[in-house]
Amino acid sequence: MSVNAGVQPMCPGCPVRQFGVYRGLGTTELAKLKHMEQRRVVAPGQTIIAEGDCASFVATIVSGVVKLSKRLIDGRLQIVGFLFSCDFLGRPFATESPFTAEAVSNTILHTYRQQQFEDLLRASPCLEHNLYALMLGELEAAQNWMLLLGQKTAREKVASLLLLFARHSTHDHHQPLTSPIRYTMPLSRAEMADCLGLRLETVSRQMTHLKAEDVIRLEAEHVVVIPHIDRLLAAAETPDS
Amino acid sequence: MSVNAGVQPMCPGCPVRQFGVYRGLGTTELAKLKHMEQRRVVAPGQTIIAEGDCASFVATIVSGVVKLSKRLIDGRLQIVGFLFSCDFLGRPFATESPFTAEAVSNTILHTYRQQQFEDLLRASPCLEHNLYALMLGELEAAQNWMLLLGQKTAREKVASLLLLFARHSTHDHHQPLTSPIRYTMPLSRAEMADCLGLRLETVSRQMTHLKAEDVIRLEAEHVVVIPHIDRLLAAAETPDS
DNA sequence: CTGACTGCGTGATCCATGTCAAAGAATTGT
DNA sequence: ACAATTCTTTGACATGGATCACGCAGTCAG
Repeated sequence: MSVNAGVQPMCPGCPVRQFGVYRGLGTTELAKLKHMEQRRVVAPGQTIIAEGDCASFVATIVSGVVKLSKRLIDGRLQIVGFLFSCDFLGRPFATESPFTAEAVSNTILHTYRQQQFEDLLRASPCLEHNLYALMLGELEAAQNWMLLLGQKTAREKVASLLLLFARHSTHDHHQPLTSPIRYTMPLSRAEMADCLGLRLETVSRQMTHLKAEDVIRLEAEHVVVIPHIDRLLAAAETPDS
Repeated sequence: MSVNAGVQPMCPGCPVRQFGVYRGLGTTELAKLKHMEQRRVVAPGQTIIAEGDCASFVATIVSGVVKLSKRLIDGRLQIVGFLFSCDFLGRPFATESPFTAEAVSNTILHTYRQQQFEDLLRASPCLEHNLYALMLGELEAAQNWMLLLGQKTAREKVASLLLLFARHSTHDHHQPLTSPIRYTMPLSRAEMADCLGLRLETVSRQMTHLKAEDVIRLEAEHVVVIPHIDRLLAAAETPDS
């Protein structure tokens, strides 16, 4: 709180305001955003926007985890990304949503009507720059995920996913992780399967193997402990992420 | 040529100048870019920039096809994207290249020193907007590709890839395709495998199947004919792309 | 407390794709 | 024209992960 004082008088106690799309904005721009803003709370499992829907709003994730997914015509589903606190949901200047966005855990959003947000975007190069930077991150994550989907084995995939959530459990998810780590893994086995291109039985078996080798421990349903981060890193065969 | 006259006096006969990152730029900005620009010709198989290299330049693809790839530490390779005419190569404000970029066919680039390009970007909201729009397209393509990698069968993957190149053989690759189509598929079997997460033997077999069912015909090495586009669309099980 | 439901684990089997091997085609250099 | 090389096709076989089937907790409604 005290670190925010002065920096962000608009919304004291709201940590998101200095990051993501808001980073470095002037007081006027922040005031405009604040004025346009609608707070929205979404329960786990609820759909925020569906694939093909008219894109009428955009949002910042204040807290919680959101999954983005796409389907083939016959129904096969692939999770194509996750959004965490400070991430941005929506595609300004696009007309329909290319994916379904669904809350994984209890999620709080700052939403903006897309039209209004686009107007502000046209007037604020800094805002557009932030959006660009966020997309750069998303694109890099997407490309890493393609490497995972195309090349990794089931074991490596599961380890990589556990690592991804371990990384996002810390505040700066770019700094190297130090073990032991304890965090909550909000996904069900089925959701893990949907984002790894595997079946849930396979995910379940790989989890059992990783437990047996003491790469991970499960303290409770959805509470993962990583005793030695290097063992998990090795299992994930990870090049960068 | 005549359609370009007046619109783009800087570089008559150079079709790229109205599209991609250049779209809608003012004469001053175009002049600055033109002044900074270095033309570069790259032969098939040559590396333009390697994964992890310091990002010292960015570029527009004038003509040709470029593949982007990433590796796991043990060497497994995945192609994570293709760039065609008017596409943009590079990540302004990033410090190192997250992928290897390699020419598939003979390729002509307009290159810019990254530093200089970033300076111009800071001064030109329109340029940044164009870059944002291009990344939006890349991100959507990446997400479609994740769907392919995670969910599609070998047959569907190969059909989808053939479709992607068919689409890019026309000038506006968003308009619906009308059969019959004849185009050149610049990738080798190994490259096709690298981007589909398959082995080249599997790709070869699927190609043989598609030929046998007359979904495609091979007029010559690398010259594909699609007699009925709907058969290929059906084989690709394609939701959007 | 009880039955229905949902999520998870695990065993048995199957099959799509990987792996290994070898033999054409096409391409290149001399 | 002829090796030498690279790319492609095809065959035989192996296997990782899918599929099917079932049992076991935990949770929730009545």
